[in-house]
Amino acid sequence: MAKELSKTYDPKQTEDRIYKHWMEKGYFHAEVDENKKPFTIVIPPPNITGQLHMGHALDNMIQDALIRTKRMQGYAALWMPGMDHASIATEVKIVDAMAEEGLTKEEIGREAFLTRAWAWKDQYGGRISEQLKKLGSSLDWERERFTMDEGCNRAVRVAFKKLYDKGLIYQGDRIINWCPSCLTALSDAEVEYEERDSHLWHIRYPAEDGGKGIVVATTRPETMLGDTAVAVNPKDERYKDLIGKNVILPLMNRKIPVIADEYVDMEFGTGAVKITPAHDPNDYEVGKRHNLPMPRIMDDAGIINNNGGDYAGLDRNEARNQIVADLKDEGLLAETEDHVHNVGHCYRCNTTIEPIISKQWFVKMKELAKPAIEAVEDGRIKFVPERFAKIYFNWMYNIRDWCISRQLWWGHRIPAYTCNDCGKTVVEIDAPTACDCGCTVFTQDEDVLDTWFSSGLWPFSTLGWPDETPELKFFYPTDVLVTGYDIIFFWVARMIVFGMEMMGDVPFRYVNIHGIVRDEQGRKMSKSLDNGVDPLEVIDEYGADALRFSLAMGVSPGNDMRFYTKKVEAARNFANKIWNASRFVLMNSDGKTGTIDESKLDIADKWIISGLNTAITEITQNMDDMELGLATQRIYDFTWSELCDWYIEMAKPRLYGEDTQVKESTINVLVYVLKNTLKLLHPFMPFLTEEIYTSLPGADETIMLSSWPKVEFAGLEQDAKQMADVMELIRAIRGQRADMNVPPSVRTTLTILAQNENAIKACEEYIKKLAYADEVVLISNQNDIPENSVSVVCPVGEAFLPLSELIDIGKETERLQKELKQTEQEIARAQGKLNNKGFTDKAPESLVQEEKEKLQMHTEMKQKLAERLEYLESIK
RNA sequence: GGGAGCAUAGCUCAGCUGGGAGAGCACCUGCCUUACAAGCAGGGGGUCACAGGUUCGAGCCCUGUUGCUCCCACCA
Repeated sequence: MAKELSKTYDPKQTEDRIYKHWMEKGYFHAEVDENKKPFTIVIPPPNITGQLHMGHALDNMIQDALIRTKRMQGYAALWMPGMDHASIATEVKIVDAMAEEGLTKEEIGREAFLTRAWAWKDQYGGRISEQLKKLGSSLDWERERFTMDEGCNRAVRVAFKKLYDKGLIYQGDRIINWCPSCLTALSDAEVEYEERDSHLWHIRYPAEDGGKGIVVATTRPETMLGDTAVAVNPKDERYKDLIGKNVILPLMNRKIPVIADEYVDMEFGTGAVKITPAHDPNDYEVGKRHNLPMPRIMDDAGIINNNGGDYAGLDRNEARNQIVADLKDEGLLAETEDHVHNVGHCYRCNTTIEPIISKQWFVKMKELAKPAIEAVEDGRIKFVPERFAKIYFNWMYNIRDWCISRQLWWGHRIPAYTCNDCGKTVVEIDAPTACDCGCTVFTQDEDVLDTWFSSGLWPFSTLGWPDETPELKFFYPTDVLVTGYDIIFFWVARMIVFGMEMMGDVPFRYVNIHGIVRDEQGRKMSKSLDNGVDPLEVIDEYGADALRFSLAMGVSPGNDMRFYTKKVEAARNFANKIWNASRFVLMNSDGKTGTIDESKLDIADKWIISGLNTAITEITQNMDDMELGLATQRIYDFTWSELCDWYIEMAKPRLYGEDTQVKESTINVLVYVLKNTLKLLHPFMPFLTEEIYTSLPGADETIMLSSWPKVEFAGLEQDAKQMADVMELIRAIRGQRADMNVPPSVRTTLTILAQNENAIKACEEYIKKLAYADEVVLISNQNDIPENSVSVVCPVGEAFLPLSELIDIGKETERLQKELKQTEQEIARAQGKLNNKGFTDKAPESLVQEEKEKLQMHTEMKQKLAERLEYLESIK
C-alpha cells in the first residue's frame, strides 16, 4: 500500500518509528527454524545496541550490514545482542555501583555474574533500557541479559573444570604482572609498555674480603633489597675470578654469591646483573636455575615490607629515591647514566606494574594453541584483511601460559574449593557438599577469572553450551566475527582456542578486522583526553542511518579512520537526497509497482537499468569481499549522479507529457530502479530504506525480507552507450553556456550536425530539457550551420549555439584552437601507443581496439574543428 | 631487536588482481529550473614522499632511502 512520505526528512522520527515497528514485529529475536534457513537471523537494533562509544558503533554497523546483505544472498549469520566485554573503565564504575548498592563480596560471589553482565547493567543496560522506554518498547533488556549471563556463568565453570581435568589449568607460584593499585594479577596482554626517560644506576657491590667487588647496572635500584645474587656471563674474562665468591649487598649488608649464567649480556651495562628473583621475571628464572632464595620485599600495594630492612614501610618510589641517596652517601653509586626504559603499565589504571612472585591460576596455552593455529593456517578461519592473520600467528606461535586469576571482587569466581578440614582442593562445576575426609565445609577460591576467559567462551556459551541446545546446533559456527584489531589477542585468539577445544570446531569462518575510530585530530578516543564522541548524540542530531553510512563510506578495511562531523553531515545530506528522490517517485507513482515491459523501454530507461545492473554486480562483489568502503561509495555515486542527477531529470518530460503509455513505462522504471537502489543501500541505512521501501506500491512487508537485487534485462549496453554519448554532448553544451554566462532561463535553438543521428533523435527531448534548448534542429550538411554560432564538438555530433550577439570571433577562434591542440595531443598519444609494437603485440586485444577507436574518434573531431576554424577565418 | 601500516588535490581519505588520477569537505562562477538550497549547473586545484629496477605500459609489482604511526619482544 503506497503511503506518502513527509515533506521533510526527519531521521529521528523515521528511525524511532521503524525501530518500534521492528520491535513489535519481533524481528529482533533469533529463531531456530530449519525450514526458514537461511533466512532466520537476529536483527539488531542498530541505533541502540552496544553503541557505548564509536568503536562499538562501528562493530555493530559492520556486523549488521554484512548480515543484511549476506542473509539476502542466502547465508545464515548470527548477530548476538550484547556481544561485548567489559571495558576497564566500566569495571571500575561497576565497583562503585556495587558499593552503592551495598553488595558484599560474598553476595557478588554468590550471584557470580559475568563481568560483562554487570557492565551491561551499569552502562549499556541503563542506557539501552532508557532508550527502549523512550521508544515505547516492552522488551526488558536488563532482565534478558541477566538470564543469558546466568547461563553463561555455568558455561564458564564447565569450561574451567574441563581444562582442569585435562591438566591444562594449574595453580602455581610464578612471577606475574601485579598492579599495586588495582591489587590484582594481570595477564601479559593486559600490560602496556611505554618508553620512559630514566636512569641506569651503576652500583658497587664490595667483595666479601674487602676487595673492589663488582659494579652492577640496574634501572630499578629499589629491588636490590631483594637481591640474592649477582650474575655474570661465564665467558666474561673480567669477572672470572669473582665467580663463586661472595659480595656484600650494600645497605642490607648481606652476603650474596656471584654466579655465572648465560642469560647475562656482556655488552650491556657493566656486564654484571643483580638478581632479584621475586621481582623480575628473568631473575626469577635465574633464581630457579641456581636455587636462590626468593624473598619478596614489597607487599601487594607496592610498599616495602619487613624484608626490606630500614626501608620497610616506604612506597616503592620513595624507596628508590632513598636508596639512591644512601648509596651516594656511602660512595657506592659508581655512575648514573641516562637511560630510556620500557616500563609496563596497567592497562586499566595506568599504574606502573610490578612483577611479583605470587600464587595464581594459569592455562597452559601451547597445546591449546595448536588447533587454533591450524584452523587459520588451513583457511577454515580467514582474516579479512588477510594481513591480520600474521599478527595472530605471531602471538600464537610465541604464546605463553595465560594467567587467568584476578584478585578483583567482581567477575566469575574460580570454581575451586578447599576443604576446611583436610585442605584438599577440588575443582567442581557446582559447589561440593562432601569431602573424602568426611568434612562438609569448603571454602571457594576468592579469586575471579580474567574477563576474557568468559568472553572467549562467548560464541557457544551464549547459545546454551554445554547443553546441546537447538540454537547451538543451528548457529555454531557463525559466519563472521567483526572487531577491531586492538582485541585480536584479547578476544579473537581466545575464542578460537576455546572453540576448538570445547566445540571441536571453529567458532566463525571469517574474522573481519576493522580500524579504530579516531577523533578529528587523529587521536585515539580516550577517557583521559575526554575526546570521545558519543554515538547517541550524533544519532540524535543526524540519525543512525547517517552515522552508519559515514562510518562505512570511503573507508578501507583495517585502516583507522577519523570521525568527522562533516562526514556525518554529508551522509545525512545523502539520506535527505534519497528521501526527496523517493518523494518524487511516489508523487508520480500512481500505484505502479515497478513491473517492466521490456518492449517499451526507451534509450534513457535502458541506460539507467544498465547502470543499475553494473552497480548491482559491483556492490554485490564488494559486499562479498567485505569491502564496505567501496560498496558505499558506489551506492552513493549511482544514487546521486546516475539516478538523481540524470535519470530523474530525464524522466520529467515523459512524466509530464501526454502519452500515457510512455508515462506508465517511465514510472515503472523509476519504481523498479528505486526499489533496487534501496535494497543496495539497506545494509547501511536500514531505517530510511525500510521507511521508503514499505511506502512504495506493491512492496513487501519489510525490505529486510526482500530479496537482494539481481541483474535483470540483458542487451542494454549498446543503447546505454549511445545515451552516455549524448550525455557527453549535453555536458559540453552546458559547459559552453556556463563559460559564456548564459543563465539556464535563456533557452536557445540548438542546431546539431550529428555523427550518430539515431542517438540524437532518440534523445531529442532529453537534450532539450537538459541542455536548455527550446528547439533541436538536426542538420546533415555543413552549409546548414547557422551563422554566428558557437560550436561544441563531441564524438556523437557537433552542436551549434546561435548566440551571435554574444560571440567574439577572436575569442571563439582562440578557444577552438585550444581544443584542436588538445585533440591533436590525444591523437598523438593514441598513435604513439599503436605504433609501439610492444603494445600492439602484448596488450590485451580489447585495449588495442579501444585505442584504435579513440584514434578514429579524435581524428574525426580534429577534422570538424579544423573546418570550423576555417569557417570563422572566412567570416572575419 | 622483530613485524605491520601509512606517505595521492588546501583538509580528511578512496583507488580491488598494473592499461589515460577520484570522492567528500573547502574554494571560485552562475542559478530559488514545480523531489531536494541538506539543492542544481559549471570550474580551478595533484612530478601519486624520494631514488633506482621490472614491463610495451607503474599510484599499484621489486629493491633501497627518508619521514610518521602502531603492534610485538624479559636486555638488567
